[in-house]
Amino acid sequence: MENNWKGLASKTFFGRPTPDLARSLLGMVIAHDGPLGRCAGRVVEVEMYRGPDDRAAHSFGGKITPRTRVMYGPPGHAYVYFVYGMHYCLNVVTGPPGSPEAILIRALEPLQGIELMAQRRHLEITGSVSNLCQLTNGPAKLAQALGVAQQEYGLAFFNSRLQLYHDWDPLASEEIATGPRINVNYAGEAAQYPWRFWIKNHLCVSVKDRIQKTKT
DNA sequence: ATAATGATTGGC
DNA sequence: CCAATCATTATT
Repeated sequence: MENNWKGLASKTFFGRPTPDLARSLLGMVIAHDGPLGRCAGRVVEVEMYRGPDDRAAHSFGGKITPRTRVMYGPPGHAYVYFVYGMHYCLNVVTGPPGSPEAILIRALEPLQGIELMAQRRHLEITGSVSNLCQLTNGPAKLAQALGVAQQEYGLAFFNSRLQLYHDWDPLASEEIATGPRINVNYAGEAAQYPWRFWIKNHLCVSVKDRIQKTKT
């Protein structure tokens, strides 16, 4: 399989604290070698979910269930879950074993396997930037585009058909925006935590930064 | 065994 | 705005 990017992330890369890792993931590339070919995209938006104390996290309260089990294992593995009866979402497990934390990948910039992604998403390619972003500008959209589902549960990003690559140098903090997580309003106080991170002004972010309207 | 609910999306 | 659609989870 070809490798256009700077380097595969190492197992030890995933050992850093979750807030650091969440920011580090921005600008990196996720690739998946599925039966129909290879697809890849640049990470432009993530959210972190932090173990037993985070009301918004599936691991809140320290519950270990078949679904959340992988979050209690070592970092760098894929936590894939099914929601709303029809969608899959992809997370990177973080934190040491016993610390159930994860980072939800919320948006990618499509880079490789565009035709295959469009096929899986049932979209036409028109060539416009906004059309391209529609392939992967949402957590369930990117899972569908990459061909990631329950089969990918538990795969290691450093050692499997699902991979995370370094590409850009780490982003400067001025290039990263933060804000509250999306759709966690049931989580009380935790709903306010600024645990969503995205690349400022990037067109593929799922929920746009508020642009100040200039009056004419 | 049964019921509630959701880390979403797309269509009206 | 709201329906689609079902695995997971908690509860009986």
